Amino acid sequence: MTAQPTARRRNRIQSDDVRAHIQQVALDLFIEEGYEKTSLREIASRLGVTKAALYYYFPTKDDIIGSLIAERVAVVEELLEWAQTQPDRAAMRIELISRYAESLRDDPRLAGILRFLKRNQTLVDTLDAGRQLGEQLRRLLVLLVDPAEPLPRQLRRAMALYCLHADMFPLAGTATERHEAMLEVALELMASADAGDLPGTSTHRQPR
Amino acid sequence: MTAQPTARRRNRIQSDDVRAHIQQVALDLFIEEGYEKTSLREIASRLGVTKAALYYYFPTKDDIIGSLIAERVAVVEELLEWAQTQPDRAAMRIELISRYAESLRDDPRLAGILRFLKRNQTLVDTLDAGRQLGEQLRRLLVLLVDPAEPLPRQLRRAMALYCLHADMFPLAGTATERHEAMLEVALELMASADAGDLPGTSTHRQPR
DNA sequence: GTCTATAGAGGGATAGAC
DNA sequence: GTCTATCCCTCTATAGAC
Repeated sequence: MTAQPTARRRNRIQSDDVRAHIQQVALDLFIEEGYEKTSLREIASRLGVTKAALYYYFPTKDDIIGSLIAERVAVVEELLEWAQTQPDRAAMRIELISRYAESLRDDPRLAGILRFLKRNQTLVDTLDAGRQLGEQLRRLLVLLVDPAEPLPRQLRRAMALYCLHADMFPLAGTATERHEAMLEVALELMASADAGDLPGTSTHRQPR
Repeated sequence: MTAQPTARRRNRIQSDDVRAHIQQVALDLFIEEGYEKTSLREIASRLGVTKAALYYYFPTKDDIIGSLIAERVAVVEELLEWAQTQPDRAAMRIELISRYAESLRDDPRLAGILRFLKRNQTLVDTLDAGRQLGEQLRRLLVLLVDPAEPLPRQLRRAMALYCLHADMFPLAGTATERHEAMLEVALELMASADAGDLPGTSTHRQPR
């Protein structure tokens, strides 16, 4: 599409493209049929090559999915580092939810990865990158949840985070509308966890 | 422990026990290592038999996990049938959440099955019983969610159902306390979806 | 009911030509 | 970079003795 500066640079770009293409096709198949049931032969076949060719780009099958997870790990790491520099914890929590939602919304490739992660957690736990991501989610929860709070409030905060991952059930609306709804409900859950009384148990509100 | 009436009856009871024992050991391994990575040889070894013995109790590997899922399908089916006979839809929704929570709380074996289901959804979709369970969850959502409502309210109701499945993150407290917290947050989400205004956007409440 | 032995298929990964 | 050919392994499932 665009002009290629030099042959050497073009090869590098093509190589990255091929890598990304393999990742995408493999991910689609992993989601459709499951990771173990998808063979390298099948991935290669859909790409129009043989499975031996895949080994030029990825040393093992695990590295194909592992490399995708690692990209997400890098994004979440940035978020965590930002959060740890914030002095006002209450404000940070709210902003953290918003930023996390943003990070989910902005990368169109991410939806597939998240779907895979949710549907193959046992496998993910066997991968280095997967365990890193699990550890990051635990750190996120530690930042959001105060262990001294009553259990229902802790649960509200945890559900706020989970809510942002919730575009996998068949909700109507455009992707943007769904994301707005998810963020709205997540922020409501956080506000409800902050509130002094619980909705439905009293008619007045004391916004802390 | 208890006396066995007759030899014939004892054999029958033992056979059921063995079946249940196989299911339990297999489920534990499936959760620990994943379904595909767990071989029948490994299950048999932990049971102290050879894998050929397992084929006397289950015709295939899929039937081991399938039979566990089928038990859950029967419970949810009862719930759905009850819900469909209720005239007052708003009251039914609240009661449905409570009854669903109850059904999760009452069966101690269920926690493991649910954990497996959540962590292996792609596999579950390839099993007959798994697809039935997926269809039932969709029917549950249809009963809970009104497609004419604004998206955020639909999402709150869906999250109420999901909240009841949420005892997989590391929350403190006893199992009973966690269940109480889950039900409380779920009912709050339903109430919030029913309310005329949204918490945080206004200071008065109009309980519909 | 449980065993031994094995069939039969398919997988990930590698060697080496081109 | 991509191919063909192949190694080596593990798995599910079955046959048939006890």
